Amino acid sequence: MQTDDPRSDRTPTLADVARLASVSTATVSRCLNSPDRVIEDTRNKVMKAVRELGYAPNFNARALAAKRTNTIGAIIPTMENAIFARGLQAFQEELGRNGITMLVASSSYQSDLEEEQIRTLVSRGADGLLLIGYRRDPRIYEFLKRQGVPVVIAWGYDPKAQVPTVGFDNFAAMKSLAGKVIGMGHRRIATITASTHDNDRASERLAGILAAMVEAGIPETDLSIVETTYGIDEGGAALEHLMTLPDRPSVVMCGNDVLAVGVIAKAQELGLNVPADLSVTGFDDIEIAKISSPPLTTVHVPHRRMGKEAARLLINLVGSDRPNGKVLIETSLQMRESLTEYAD
Amino acid sequence: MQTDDPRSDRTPTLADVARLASVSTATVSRCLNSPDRVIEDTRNKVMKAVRELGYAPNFNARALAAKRTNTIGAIIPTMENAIFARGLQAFQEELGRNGITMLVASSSYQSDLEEEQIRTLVSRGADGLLLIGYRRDPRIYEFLKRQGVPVVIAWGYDPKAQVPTVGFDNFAAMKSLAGKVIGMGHRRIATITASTHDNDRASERLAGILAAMVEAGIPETDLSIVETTYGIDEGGAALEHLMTLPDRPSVVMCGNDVLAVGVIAKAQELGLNVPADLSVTGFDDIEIAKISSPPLTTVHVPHRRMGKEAARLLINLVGSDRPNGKVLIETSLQMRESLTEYAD
DNA sequence: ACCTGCTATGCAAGCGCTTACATTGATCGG
DNA sequence: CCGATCAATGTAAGCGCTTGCATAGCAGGT
Repeated sequence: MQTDDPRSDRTPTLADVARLASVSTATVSRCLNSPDRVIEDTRNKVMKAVRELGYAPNFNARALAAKRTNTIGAIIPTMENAIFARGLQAFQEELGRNGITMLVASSSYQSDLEEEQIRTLVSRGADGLLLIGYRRDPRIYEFLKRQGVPVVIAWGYDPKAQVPTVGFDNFAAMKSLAGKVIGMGHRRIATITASTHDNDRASERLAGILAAMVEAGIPETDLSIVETTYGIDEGGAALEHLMTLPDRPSVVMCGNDVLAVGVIAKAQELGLNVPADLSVTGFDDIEIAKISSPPLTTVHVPHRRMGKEAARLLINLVGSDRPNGKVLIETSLQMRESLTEYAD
Repeated sequence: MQTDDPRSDRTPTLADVARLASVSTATVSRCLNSPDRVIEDTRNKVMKAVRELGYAPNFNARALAAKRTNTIGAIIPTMENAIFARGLQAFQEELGRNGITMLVASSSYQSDLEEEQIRTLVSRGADGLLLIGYRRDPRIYEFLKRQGVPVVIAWGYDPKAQVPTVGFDNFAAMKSLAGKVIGMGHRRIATITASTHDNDRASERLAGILAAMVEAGIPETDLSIVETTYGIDEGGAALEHLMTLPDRPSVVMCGNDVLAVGVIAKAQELGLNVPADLSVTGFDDIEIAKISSPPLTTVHVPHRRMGKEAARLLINLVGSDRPNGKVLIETSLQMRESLTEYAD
């Protein structure tokens, strides 16, 4: 024996609300989406029914019918450390101000996983996507173009790339820091970096160091390079390795602040004084850079501004078919005590 | 003039694939969802068509028709610091192993925002939800029950609560640490905590300190309490305030490691030696606790294990209508150099 | 040769919404 | 007082899938 009692355990639908308010489903829908297209009396009646039933619209049905979701997706390499947190927060805030929801996924720095996440987010109906760094299989960009999903790239900047971008020049920033390091007399330089294989930020930062060395007449081969994954402990381990080398570095330039902080901790553990025995630099200027002891010399990246700009660009891109848009974010050197003049 | 060319710019649908493979949409659907229910020849034909068209299923349509999403949602108070990152990562990994996607939202420690996020995730069809802490408007639990969406609470543990939980005893953990602090001779104790209003973890930790004091015969009123928001700088600011007090504390027990690290940095800035002039403790044992200098005495929480157990419980709950399930995670004291005997 | 019991596939009815279009009834100028 | 205009609402056709049920074809037992 079936019952049509709307108070059954089935979760209420638009039709239930419509029935209870004695209007059509179209009217209920309009009440919810464009209230001003419905006269006040009716609206009140409908809203009462909504409350009475505890009705909540089914997002999937809505997305299916309306072909947009007011949702944009963001895929970041990791949530485990703070590198992306602040920028993403700002990104989300700006989206929120525009009534858009953010969906995050993290790819663990694996490009195949990232590709999967992209497909997932697209098939979930994301109206747009935020991705980190521009280097990825061109088929992905084609796929996104086919699907009509706009993308914005952040954290990197390739003037040649044909994709909307809000980022900074990793190469120039690191080159500038390296120039400073060299200017302070350091010659035995080491770097600890993330895998440069499919991480454009890492490889450009590395290239920046090399460029500064070449400019100063130091042979490229003098740079000791350790590739590892981002993480405090990984930074420490990398330093231990460097310290077994015949020609110990006087400075370690790290690919990011997380590694750098790990290096400082490990150096102290090994009885080295930072910066007297070993200078250390980072990249990003996240919170721990300031509170590390000694405080970390690093490249300051205005993450919040970047996140906000990225959101704006993406919002403009959705709907419009403007082909492009590029914002270059300026970075700056943040000199603190972890880097000092080289004293022989 | 319309065209039926499937290579039009419209993104391909199941029907396009079916047409190209000369089968019905039902068969295509089966190929994708239960390949073994379709004979190999047909399957190959279909898969070829899928590739040829670059077909990707529409998640919303699928969710609408199938009434499940293989998605679970997690709402955490913040992504800005590392407190939840590790646990969430483990949670996600375990879900991934079971073919389930995680959706995250962050509530910025605001219960109204959290409520909104809950509704959002539910209306998006999340099959289950992970929430942090148990204290919230009972209407929310009712709503979730009505919608038939199972919930697991993590990071907190209320033996009386009727909700599935995977958490630890914040009260007991902090009481134990406070007992240790008192045992080391400290009497002028201060605490810096998150707002205890609708944060059960914070208020239980605070209660733990008070209980230990009472047990040791120290009047509760001797505890200086500063409420602030979680953040490194906020910790520092809170310490500055404490230091203006007539009776300066000999130890600051912080509600979490982030605050504690901020306190240590600020103390050093103020010319205080930690721990000689001021002892500091944290809570969580996240990465920075270990690399802070001095390293931080704190409560170790096995976040990864908690995340994994939470995922398992949630997976079991989805589908089954088992009413409950509770896992208590054990914490331990992690003694490091930031806490030392009180020397008058 | 016929029936039974499979298995592989097709048919078609929704899932819960949005929205183009149709309908209705009021308002108003002439 | 009539038709044009317009605002408010209703009608119903999808959106792109899944899935219960119907069908067809085939192997094997009798």
